[in-house]
Amino acid sequence: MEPIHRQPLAIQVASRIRDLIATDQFPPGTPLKEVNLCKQLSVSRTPLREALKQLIAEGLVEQIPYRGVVVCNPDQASIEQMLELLGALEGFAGEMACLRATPEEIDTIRVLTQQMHETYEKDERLSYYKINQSIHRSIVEFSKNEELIRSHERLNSRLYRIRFLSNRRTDRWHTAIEEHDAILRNLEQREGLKLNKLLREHLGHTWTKVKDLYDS
Amino acid sequence: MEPIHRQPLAIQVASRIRDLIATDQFPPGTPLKEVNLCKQLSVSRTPLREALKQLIAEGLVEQIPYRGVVVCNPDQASIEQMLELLGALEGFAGEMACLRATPEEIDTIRVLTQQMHETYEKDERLSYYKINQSIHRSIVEFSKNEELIRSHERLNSRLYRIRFLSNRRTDRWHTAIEEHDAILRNLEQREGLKLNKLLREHLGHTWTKVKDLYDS
DNA sequence: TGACGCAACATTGAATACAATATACAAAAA
DNA sequence: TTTTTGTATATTGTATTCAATGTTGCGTCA
Repeated sequence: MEPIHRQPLAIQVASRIRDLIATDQFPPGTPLKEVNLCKQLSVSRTPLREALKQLIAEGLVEQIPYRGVVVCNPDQASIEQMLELLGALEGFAGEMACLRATPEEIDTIRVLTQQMHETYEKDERLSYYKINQSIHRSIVEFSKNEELIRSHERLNSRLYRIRFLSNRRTDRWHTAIEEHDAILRNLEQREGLKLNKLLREHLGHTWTKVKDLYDS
Repeated sequence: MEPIHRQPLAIQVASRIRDLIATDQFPPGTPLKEVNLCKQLSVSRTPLREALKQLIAEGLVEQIPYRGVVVCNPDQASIEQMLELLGALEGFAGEMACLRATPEEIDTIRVLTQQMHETYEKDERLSYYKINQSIHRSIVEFSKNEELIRSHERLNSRLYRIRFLSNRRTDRWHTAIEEHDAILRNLEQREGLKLNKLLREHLGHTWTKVKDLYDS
């Protein structure tokens, strides 16, 4: 029977704050003052502090001794490096997925890619963004490497906000769609090396979008 | 001027425990009881608990609610996956290093590889192990991607103990040395793709060593 | 007027106290 | 004898308190 799993407060608090940062309710630079947050979340300082320690370890926030914790505001160079690493992770995941994904799993990618086309036609940006995320997450999942999945998840969550912002630019939508078609094709044909390269380039293009966003 | 950076107790405690785990003084399965550790480290429970939260986030220990924290004992499958990911990270790092490493940096790899030969001749296993680690760490460093360096560092520290144990088998020493020569050669000639492949295979061989260790 | 020093305040760091939960063991009932 | 159940104990989870440190602003003195 499915066990009931309780989560310590610290864990719950951590994921709540994570969401608040991802959704830009705590934009970069926001100081996370302990007493304030305690009141807002109705917990005492101890579990809150433990939660913050986790977020620090994840690189989502940074701590300056005796001066508190603030939401990280990664500079262009950091973002570029994070995206570069994300590309490497996804590329490798794709390569492994070519070896390990079941036909059924590849089907789900096919369906998602189709849905992506539809949201593109209808100009539904939010849906597009979410489906895009799903596809990438699924590919990583199909690598069947838990460690890789976790690493990707952590890094991706740190980039969630950035990628969301860059999604507002529509000038690269079309090519992105084409790239996704190519990704699907290579996955279907189990062309691991090509898929690896494709995914890395795909993320590289994301960086150019983000860069434009910063420069403008 | 270089700022003086103080470290909160929790940080210090975390790295101490990390060392204790890496050096096998806290072997897998060891329950980390809070009050015991408090006495041994002469700190109170609060900073200790914050430290443990970090280690949990790093995947070095695991927590079961109301039942404490124990040192992780990864099974064969997990180790294989971790090594696979480590190979991907190092491979990618090598590829980037081919683009970004300065000639002086490549020189340091050359020196280290030479030293590795010497320790091999003299049968100095511990030195061999440490130099091997240095080489791999350096290559990752020369990728000039901070995020990649951190990810590698975290994952590598979790595998430190395992790799140390597998180092006791000498039957693959010679081929490992040859592989390192090849790694150096390809780095010198900036053959990114080949180096990537080499490093991944190199780590793959580590896995076969570890596997033998477990099976025997 | 400007710089320095001191003091009050705000905020984090650490320790302790209290509550909730799990485990182990013993006693009682089937 | 075996199973169950209650209780004692150990351990973690949470809240609160106290200490250390950084910051701000005002007042004084050159």
